[in-house]
Amino acid sequence: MLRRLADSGERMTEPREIVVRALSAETGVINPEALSYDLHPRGVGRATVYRTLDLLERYGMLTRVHVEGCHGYTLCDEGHHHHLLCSACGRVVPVDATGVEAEILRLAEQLKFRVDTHTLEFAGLCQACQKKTR
Amino acid sequence: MLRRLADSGERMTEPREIVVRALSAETGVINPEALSYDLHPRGVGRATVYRTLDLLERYGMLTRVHVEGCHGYTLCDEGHHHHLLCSACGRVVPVDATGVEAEILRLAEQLKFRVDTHTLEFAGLCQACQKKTR
DNA sequence: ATTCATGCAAAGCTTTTGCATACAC
DNA sequence: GTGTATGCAAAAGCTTTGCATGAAT
Repeated sequence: MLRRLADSGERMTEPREIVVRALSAETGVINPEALSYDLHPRGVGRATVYRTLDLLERYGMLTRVHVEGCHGYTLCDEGHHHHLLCSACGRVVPVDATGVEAEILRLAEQLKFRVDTHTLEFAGLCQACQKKTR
Repeated sequence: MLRRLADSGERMTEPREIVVRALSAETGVINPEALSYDLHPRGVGRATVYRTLDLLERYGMLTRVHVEGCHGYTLCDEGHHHHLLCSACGRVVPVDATGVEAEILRLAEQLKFRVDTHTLEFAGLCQACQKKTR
């Protein structure tokens, strides 16, 4: 992740490194405000956190998610995929949804709508949390 | 829409009626702040607009959409469906979702993830705007 | 008569911006 | 040395809330 930034010609600053390392440790949805709060004692300003998240999103390493108050990000390193968000443990499970997408594109074509981007997210319970609840 | 509110036992107040009528005239994404601004001269307060949108969403007559700054609603009167949002004219085109739905269920079952809700939106150009651009 | 919705203004929360300083290249 | 990123604080958005008033049932 750091390497990718460097390779893209971005400056490798300490704050950026701190942010990226904190993100890597995260398994669930990333809340910018909470992250700022966590990183502030380490000398990283709020604005820098927001700016870095923005940067990573532009490079496609992060995606915005819209569940739970509409203000989060999640890691997004592999190819194109979507996310299952567990509402109990907060975990984010990447999922290949090509079947769903194909269906959509078929519909769009039928309606002569040119689809540029799309958003597809699921919320529910992961396998582990289903067991706990039962 | 008004009838549905009344049938649900909600009070039929003038501000609510004004909001609902304004919504019906809308073909695109509804921006709460802009709507408040429009309706303020007619004596409807900001808070009432937000509260009414919230109310309508709870009854499923409105859905939140997440494109363009992540803060909008769109009309949602028919059965279950999704939306194609035209980024040029702002129009919202509903799309029947039964095929997509089946795909989603299949996927969830395969992953043993219990899907409670999902978000699926598309942004692009509607047929009319594609022609204009060309 | 009661209860619920309203408008206003203020507060809350999240995100962005201006600017001088410090750091990476 | 130059140009960009940073931290801070302030500003800007958007949404919610407290409260007294007014309207609907």
